[in-house]
Amino acid sequence: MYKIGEIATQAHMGTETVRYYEQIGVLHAPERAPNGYRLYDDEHLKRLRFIKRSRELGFSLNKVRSLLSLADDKNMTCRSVREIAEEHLNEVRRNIADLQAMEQLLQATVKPCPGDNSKTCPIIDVLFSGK
Amino acid sequence: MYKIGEIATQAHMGTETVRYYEQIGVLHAPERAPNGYRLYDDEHLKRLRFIKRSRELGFSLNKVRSLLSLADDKNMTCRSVREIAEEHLNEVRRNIADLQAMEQLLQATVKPCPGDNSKTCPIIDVLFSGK
DNA sequence: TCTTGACCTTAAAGTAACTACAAGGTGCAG
DNA sequence: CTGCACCTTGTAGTTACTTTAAGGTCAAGA
Repeated sequence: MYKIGEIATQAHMGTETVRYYEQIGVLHAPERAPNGYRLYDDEHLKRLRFIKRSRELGFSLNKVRSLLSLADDKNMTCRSVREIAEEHLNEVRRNIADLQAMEQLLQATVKPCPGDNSKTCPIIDVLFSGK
Repeated sequence: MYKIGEIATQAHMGTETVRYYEQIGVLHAPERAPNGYRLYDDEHLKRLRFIKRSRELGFSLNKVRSLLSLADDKNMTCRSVREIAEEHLNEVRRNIADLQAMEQLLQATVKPCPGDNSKTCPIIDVLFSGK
C-alpha cells in the first residue's frame, strides 16, 4: 500500500497530478486510511504508469481514457486499439510536418536580419508586410 | 473605418478573437461609433495582420507582445528583435526533435500490432509494461 | 409599419492538462 | 512539544482562444 507521495514518486509524477487523474476519472479512487489519506495498491501503480507512458507518446488524456477502457474490456479487439494508435500517429506526423513548414518560414524570415544596432529590422518588416 | 466583422474578415480571424486581442492588450482599443460599435482603421488592420502572421510562425502572444512593443519603440534595435526570433526558432526546432522521437517510439509500438480480432494487443502490453 | 436576419454589445464559462496556492490536519523525530 | 514533511480540500491560474447567454442595432423586404 502506497501513500500518494510514494505512488507519485514511483510513477514519476507529482501528487497533484495523481489527484487530478482521480478527479477526471482515469484513475480509480483508492481506499482511504482512517486518517483520510489515500491508499494505493499495485493496480493503481500499473495504471499510473500506463497513463504516464501513453502521455509520453503524446496521447491525449481522452485517448488514454479510451485505451484504458479498451484494456479493461474483455471484448476488446486488437483492431480497435490499433485504430486509436494509428490515428494518433497520423496526428503526430501532421504536427511534425506543420512545425517543419513553420521552421522553414521562420528561418527564411530570420536569415536576412543582421542582428545589429540598426533601427529597422527585416523580421519586423516581414511580419508587417503579410497579405 | 471598419466594423469588427469587416476587420476580422480582412485579417482572417473571428470577431471574438479581435475582441480578445483588445482585452489582453495586444490591440489598441478602437474608437466607438455612437451606437457603441467598434470602429477600426488601417493601423489596426496592420497590427492584426502582424499578430496573425506571428502566430502562424508559432510565436506566443507574449512574444508577439514583445515584438509589437519593439516595433513601436523608436529605440528598437534589430538585435533585440533577432534575439526573440532566434529563441523561438530554437524552441520550434526542439519541438520538432521531440515530436520526431515520439513518432519513432510510437511507430515501433504500433508495428507489432496485427490489428485484427485478437483479444490481446501488443500496444496495450507495451503501455502497461513501462518501467 | 413590422419583422426578419445579420450584425453588434457585454460578461462569463468552457477547453486541455496540469500547476500553484491557501488553509488546515497528521505523524514522526529530536 | 515543536518542527517538519506529508496529507487533505477547494479554488484559481496558465494559453489562446471558443462558446454561450442575453440582449441592442440596422437595413431590407412584405
